Parts: sequence; structure tokens; C-alpha cells
Amino acid sequence: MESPSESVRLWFASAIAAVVEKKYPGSGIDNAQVLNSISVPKKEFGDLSSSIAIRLSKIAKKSPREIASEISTALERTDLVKEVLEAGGYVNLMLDEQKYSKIVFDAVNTAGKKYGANHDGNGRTVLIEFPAVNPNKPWHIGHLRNALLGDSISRILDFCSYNVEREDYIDDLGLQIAEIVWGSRNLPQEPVNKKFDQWLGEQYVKVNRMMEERNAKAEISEVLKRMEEPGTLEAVAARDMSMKCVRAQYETAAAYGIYHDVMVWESDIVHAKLLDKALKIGIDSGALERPAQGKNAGCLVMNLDKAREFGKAFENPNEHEKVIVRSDGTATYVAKDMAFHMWKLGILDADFRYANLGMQANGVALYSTASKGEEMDFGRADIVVNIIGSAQKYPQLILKAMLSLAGYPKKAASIVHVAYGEVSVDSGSLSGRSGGWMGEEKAYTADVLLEEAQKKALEATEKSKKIDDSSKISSISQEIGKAAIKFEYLRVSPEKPVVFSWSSALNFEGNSGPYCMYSYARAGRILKKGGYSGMAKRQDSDLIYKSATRGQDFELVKLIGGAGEVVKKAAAGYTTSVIADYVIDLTSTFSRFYESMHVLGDESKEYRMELVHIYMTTLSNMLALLGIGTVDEM
RNA sequence: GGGCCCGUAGCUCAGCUUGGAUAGAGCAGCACCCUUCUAAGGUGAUGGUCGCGGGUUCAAAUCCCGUCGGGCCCGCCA
Repeated sequence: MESPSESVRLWFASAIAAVVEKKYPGSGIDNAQVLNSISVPKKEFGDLSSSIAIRLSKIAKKSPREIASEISTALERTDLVKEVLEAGGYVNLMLDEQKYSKIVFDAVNTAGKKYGANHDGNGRTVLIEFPAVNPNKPWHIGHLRNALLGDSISRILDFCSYNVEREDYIDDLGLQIAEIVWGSRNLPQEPVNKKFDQWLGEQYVKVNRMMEERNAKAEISEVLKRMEEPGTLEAVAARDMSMKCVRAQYETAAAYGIYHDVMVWESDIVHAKLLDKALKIGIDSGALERPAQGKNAGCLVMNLDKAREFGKAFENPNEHEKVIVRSDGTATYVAKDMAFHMWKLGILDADFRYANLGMQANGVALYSTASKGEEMDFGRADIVVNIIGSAQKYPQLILKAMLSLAGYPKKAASIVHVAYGEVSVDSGSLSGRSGGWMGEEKAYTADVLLEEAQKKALEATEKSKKIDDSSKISSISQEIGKAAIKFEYLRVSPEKPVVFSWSSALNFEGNSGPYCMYSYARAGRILKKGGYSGMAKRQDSDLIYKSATRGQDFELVKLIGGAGEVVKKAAAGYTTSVIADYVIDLTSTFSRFYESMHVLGDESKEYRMELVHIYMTTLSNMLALLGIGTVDEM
């Protein structure tokens, strides 16, 4: 499935390559180089441009202008070609606006909600993990970055025909949970008078203070140990409390329109004995060793010197071994992660059972690993995507190196770490331990952020007095609030560190979610006023293309024709910012179009309404990839 | 000591994978545009040593080397 822009680009490349082959045989310029030389120039130069003549000039010992003009003259002409001209050494292609418009309009109308999609994934399974927040506090604005990235990347991959499994990892056996189990026995009982994750997060801050006062380290490590034994009071309490917390966190997720397919619990990984199987593979393959002497004697370690081929990170003069299993026989985090990834990639068959936790608002059931329940076929993924903070790059590298050394280099290569910069606030850290997420005036939680955004949207919607129905105002405002937040998060590339500010997170103008939604609503209104009723079914419907010009309407047509290439780029780089960027380009081009050309004015009406229609389809498809919905009016 | 990331307009960012024509948006500020399809909008002007210094190249924000500033990682923590 090629997008219109891609087809034209490929055609242009092959046409140029044919001329080059004929005029300059043996030049060494191949098709890939020609394709690479093609770009979209400023509109005064045309619609597509190739710089190949500049490259050829040295080989051919002629000026770029001479070569470009030679290529322009000899280039094959088709119906689609209006003109091919040389300018400044470039070969510039100008498309026939009527013919190309028809191609784009047909492509959008044929594909509809699938316009921009492709089959690149070919049904391969992607297991994507996000946000893996510890189950002892509400999602804060940093966790939200993870969740929104994961959600949007999932949508993009799904659009590219991957079979996407959205997985969340729940660490119910971590130190933080042990601390809160300990706290529940030592703190005075307080009633749960608010959302459970919020309540638990606040308790956790109190627990931390008390732990320090009482010097409770030894007691807590005892709790942690007992938590790992199935059936103990501690294990049951940990799981129970974690589940309540995750349920509350998932209310937040649902409010943002974020859903998962399966939760994997650390306690179930332990019970399913994944670790033993994984370690056996590690030892048998020689990836894991037992040093007889040195500081790590008695441990099971990975030899970092053997991992040098996997990156400079392992050329560390200070560390030559990574401990995988401690001398007391307990497993480190890395060990568990290795086992888990062996499961994700289908290297280990786990005896996971799954409980159906019920239908979510998106119509998909949520499953959770459990001690008993159904058998399901989660895992066995072709590609594993982990949305994890940049701080964990090194552990992720170790994981991949270890899988390679254990004999699975291809599987290791199919693990993708989408690393994102941490979100911070002026006042400091968002840590759960210190309670930094609680803020001073307003808590930095995903819940509060959404509330604030929706409050602001409600004020703006009421103020504009465009809508009468109050329930409609409320539902529209909710969408707008969500959109504002999502767009602000997803428009920046993930590695960029972010210092959170309320004013920029709640941006409603310019490059923003609400601006895009406004553009959509505005377009819809034009069609409504114009009495648009679908592409003209008349025999002579092709006549509408006579109205196409090379003005702002064609700028919009070209941009719409390029949606598919944008999606491919986003999927290839696991990045959402290219979509956001494109959407801004699209909406502002649309604004220029309708400001400069009256849609319902004259005999061009049919054509222009159809253009507005395909614009709406494209915009809504692209916004959907960011998890942003559309509204009819605002 | 070693490694990774970030540095582009006053502010927030895109562009860097794969080098190409005068480096793009938004916000703020300036001047305009609501009797004409919704002003959450549009137009115009202003604003840039692409951190800095070298190198490669016909051509560098983009590639290479060095350097400065900021952040992160390198544990028998998770």
C-alpha cells in the first residue's frame, strides 16, 4: 500500500534513474541514491525536486545545471506531469494539479479510516510494555509521559498492521511494596476516603518517615522475603494492596483513553519459575559464570568483557562483572528482567495462567497473570518494545547483550528500548518516597492535570457561547482537555528532558491539541453549511477536478497525499513527534486554504467541499494515532 | 575514570537516521483583520554566531574529531 506521495516519489526516482542510466552509463549512481536525492522543495520550485545532477557533475565533469537540464528534457512525461524544469542544478517536477488531486481524493475516500495505514507489520506481534508504575502511588506527570508514549506508539504500530499486545508490568514484590506492607502494620489505620492510589501514595510518604525514625530496614527485608513465598500473609497483602492500587491507576488511564491487554505480575513470574529456566539457559550457554574468586565469588555473573562487542558502555575499566544471582542465592533485578524477556520473546514457555479482569471501555478485555485461570497466548512476540526512562539505558543494554551471549542474538536485536527523558518540576523531584509528586498547591498527578485541563476547556467552551446543550459542552470540554495534554506530551521527541509547567501543559493555542480539534470542527461546519453529502455520485464527478488550482488548495492536497509516509517514519523510529508535527502542518495549511479561498463561494464548491472532506478524514486518522479524538463543534 | 542523552529565535520546540536551494512552527512583543463558511483563527513585520573550535565535502544544524555547559548511568538496589 503506497501513499500517493510515495508513488509519485518512486515514479520520479525511476524516471530519473532511467535517464541517468542512458546518458551516463556506469556513473555508479544507483536507484537508492536517486531516491535519496528527492525532496519536497519550497513551492515556488515545484512539487518534487532532485539534487542528483549536483552529485553527477563531478563524475560526468559537467556543470550541475547542464546535467539537470539534460535530465529535465529527457525525462519521461506522463499524465501526471505538468512540467519538469531545471533550476540551480536541481531537477524540479511540477505535478498536474487536477490529476494528482484525483489520485489523492480517491486514495483517501477508498481507504477512509484506514487512510495513511500500511501493511508493513504484516501481522507480526509487538509486545509493548508501559508504563510499569509501582503499585503504591497514583500516576504522576512523569508516569504520564511514559503512558502516553506507549499508548500512541501502540496506535501507530497497530495502524501499520502489527498485532500489538499492550502489556503492563506490575512489580508487586519490590522494596516499595514491602515497605508499605510493613507500614500497614505499623501506621495508625486511616480510612480510605479518596481514590485508593492517591491514599496509598500519601500513606507511603508517611511510611517513609516512620521507617527512618524506627530504623526498620531489617524488619522490611523480612517482609520482603516472606512476600516471595506464595500464600504467606505478606504475599497476600502485597498482592491485594497492589491490585487495589492498580485498579485505581487504571481509572486514571481510562480517563485518558489508555488501555492494556495484559498485566504481568512479578509474583506470577516468580511462581511460574521462569527464573530457574532462564538461568539454566544462561549457564548452559556459558553466558553466565560462577567466579571462584574475586569480589563476586559465589555469585552467578555475566562477564562484561565478553559483551564488549555490544557497545562502548561495556568498556568500563571499573566493572568487569555484573552480578546476576547473589551469593545468598537470590536473584537481582537483571536476572528477573532477563527471564521476563525470554518469556516475552518466546524463548521460555511460561506456565502463566490468566484471569479476565473484565471488559474495558474500549471494548477489549483486560487480562492479568494469575495463579489459576485461563491459558492465553500472550508473549512469543516478534518485537518487544519497552517504554522506559533513559536512566535505564545501561540495564537495557545488559539485557540485550546477555540474550545475545545466551545464544539469541536475533531475539536480542528485536528488543527496542524507547528511552524518554524524565519529567521534573521546578520545585525538584517527583519521587514517591519524599512525596514530591504531591506538590505544594496542586498535586502533580495525572488526575489533577486532567482535571485542570478539562476545567480550563470548560471555561473556554462556555465563554465562546457557541454551544447551548450543557451536557454537550461538558463532553466536548473533556475531549479538549485530554487533547491539550496529549499533544503537549507527544509533540516533543522522547529523549528531551522536560521541566513541567502548568501553563505549557495546558496550551490551547497555536501548536496545540485544541487548535487541531478546532480546525476539524470548523471544517465540519463548512460541509454542513454547504450541504455536503458525500463524493458526487454523478457520472461526471471527475469534472470537479477542473476546479483544482495550484494555490493553497493544492498545498493541502499534497500534504494530505503524504500522510502515509509520515506514518511510516513514525513507526520506523517509534516516535510520535513526527505525527504531531505533520498534524500542525496539515491544520495550518488548511487554515490558510479556507482563509484564502472561500469554499462555498462559486462553481469550485464541489471540489473544495470534497477537499475539506478528505482533510477531515486525514486529520482525524492522524489525531487518532496520538489518542486524540475529534468533536463536531467547539 | 568510562559510557549515554540534551544544547537551534527572549521562551517552548521541530528539523539531525539518509548532508542539498534564503534554517521552520508556536508563545511573548509590534502593526493589521470579526455585517462575508466559528477570532481556540488569519495576515504582515520583527526576532538565529543552529553552544564553541577544527575537519571531511562542490555543499554541514545534519557526518567525523575535539571542547564547554546541563542532565543521567556505571551496586551482591529495584
